[in-house]
Amino acid sequence: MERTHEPDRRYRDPCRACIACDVRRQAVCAALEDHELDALQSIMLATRLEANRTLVSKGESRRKVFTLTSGMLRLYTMLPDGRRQITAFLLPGDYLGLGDEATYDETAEAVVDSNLCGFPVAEMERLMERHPRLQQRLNQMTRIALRQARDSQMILGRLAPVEKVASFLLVLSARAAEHGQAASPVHLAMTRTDIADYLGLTIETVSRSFTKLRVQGLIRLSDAHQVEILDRRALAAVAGIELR
Amino acid sequence: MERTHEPDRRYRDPCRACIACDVRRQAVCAALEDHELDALQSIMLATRLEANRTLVSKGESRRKVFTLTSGMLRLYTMLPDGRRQITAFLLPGDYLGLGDEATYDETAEAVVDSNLCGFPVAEMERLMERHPRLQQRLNQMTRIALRQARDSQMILGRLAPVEKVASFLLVLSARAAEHGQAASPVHLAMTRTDIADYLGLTIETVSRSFTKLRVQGLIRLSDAHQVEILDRRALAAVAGIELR
DNA sequence: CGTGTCTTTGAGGCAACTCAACACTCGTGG
DNA sequence: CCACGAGTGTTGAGTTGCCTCAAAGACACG
Repeated sequence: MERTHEPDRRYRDPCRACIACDVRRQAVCAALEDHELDALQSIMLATRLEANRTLVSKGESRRKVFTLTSGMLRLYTMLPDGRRQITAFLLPGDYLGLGDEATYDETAEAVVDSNLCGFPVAEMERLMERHPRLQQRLNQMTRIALRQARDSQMILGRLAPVEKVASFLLVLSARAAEHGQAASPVHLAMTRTDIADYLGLTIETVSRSFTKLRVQGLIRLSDAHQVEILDRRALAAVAGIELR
Repeated sequence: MERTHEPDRRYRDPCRACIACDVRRQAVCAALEDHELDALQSIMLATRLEANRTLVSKGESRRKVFTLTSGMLRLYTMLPDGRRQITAFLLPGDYLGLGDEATYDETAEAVVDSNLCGFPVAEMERLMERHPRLQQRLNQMTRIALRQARDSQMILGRLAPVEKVASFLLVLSARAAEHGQAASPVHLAMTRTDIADYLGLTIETVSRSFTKLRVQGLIRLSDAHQVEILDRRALAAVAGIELR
C-alpha cells in the first residue's frame, strides 16, 4: 500500500498564485496580507502527490514543511511488528511539519491524489522572523492539533467501537463544514483499513459499526464512502461526546 | 474523589525566589535570564493544592495559567456517563494552560499535594510581548505536548494491556530521569484508577498487567507505588515502542 | 470476463471487562 | 490496645464483545 520511492513530482503552476488559492483563508498564509504573499510564494514549491505515495517518512531529516492545498494525508507511526496507528488525517489548509525536531516524527502519505505547497525549513524560519504573524499562526495551528490529539485520546481510550465510528463521522462532518462543504453527505476518502488504524479497531469491527448505525437509521450508506447523516442528534448521543 | 470548592490557597513565600526555584531550568521561566525573572515573579501568585483537589475545571473561563513546581497533576475529560480519560500527567516544570481558548478544555486535579506558580492570563500575555523568548518557550512546550499526545494515541489505539503498562513505566522512568531523578525505582504517585483511565483499561487489568511483568521478572514491586525496573531492554521489547 | 482490491458478513475463540471476594493500609474511636 | 470502616489493590470466576479466521459479495480495471 505504501511506496517510498521519489515522493515529490514538482512543478510550478504560474497561473495558480497564492492569492487565488483555495485555502488562502485557512492555511498558514491566512496570517499574511495579500501584498505579503510574494515572500511566501517565492520560496514555495508546488508538489503533487499521488494516492498512497509517501511524502515524508518518520525519522527522515526534516528539510521541508508543507501546506496541503487539496486531497488528504494520513499521519501515522508503525510498530516493528506492523501495527499502525494513524494519528491524524490532514485536510486542505492543514500544515505538515508542526514539530520542531531535526527529523519528522511521523510518516505522511497521501490518502488520495493531493497537492501541496512545500517550503524549505530554513527559508520558512527566516520568513517567520520577518513576519511574526506567520509564526503566530503556526503556533495556533499547533494548539489546534494538540486539542484534536487529546480528543482523539478520549476516543481511543474510552469509547466503544460504535461510539468511535459515530464520533469519527461527526468530526469529519464538522471539519467538512468548516471548509465550506456540506456537512451531511460525509465523503470518506480513506479506506476501512485507514479508519480502523485511526480508531484503534479492526476493519471488520469498523464495518460492523457502520452497519449498526445504518440499521438503527442514524446514517445512510449510498456506497462505502458516502455517508449521509440522517439523525445527527442521535448520532451525537451514540458518540457520547460533546460536539464542538 | 474530585472536589471543586475553592481551588486556591494562595500564599507568598518571600524566601522562595524564582531564581532559586527547583524547576528554574525546566519550566517556562527557563527562557528568561536571571535578571529578567523579576517581571515574571511580580505577576506570580504561589498556589498550594492538596491531593485530589481541582485546580481548574473544563469549560471554566481561562483566567490563569500555571507552572507546576512540585507534585503532580492529572488532566482529564469526562463523558456524561462518568467514563474518564486522563490525557496527561503533569510533572514539576510542566505548564498548565497551553490552549489559547477562552475556557479550559480539560479539568486539572492534583494527584498529590502540589505547588504551583499562577499567572493571570492577561498579564502573562503582556509579558510575552515584551519577552518573545517566553512565548517561544511556550510554543516549544506545546509542540512537546503534541508529540506526547500522539505517542499516547499509539499506546491507546494499538498496544495490548501489558504493552501499555510497560510503555507507561518506561515513559515515567524517562521523565523522572529528565528531571534529574533516578530512572529505576519509578515512583507511581497516582492510583491504579488513574493509570487505568490514562491507558484506557480497567483497574483490574492494570493490576494483572503489573503482576505479569513481575512474574516475568521484568519489574519488582516493593509496594504498589514503587516499581523497580529489573530488565529495561525486555520491558522495552514488551512495550514494542521506541525509547526516546 | 477474469483478477485484484475493498467491503461486508458469519462463526468461533480468547482476552478484557464485570462482578465478587479478599488482603492490606491507614485513620478513627471505642 | 484493638475494633472498625473507608479506601486501595490484588486475585478469581464468569461473561461479553472484539478480534481472528474464513468466505462471499461489490466494484474497478485490464
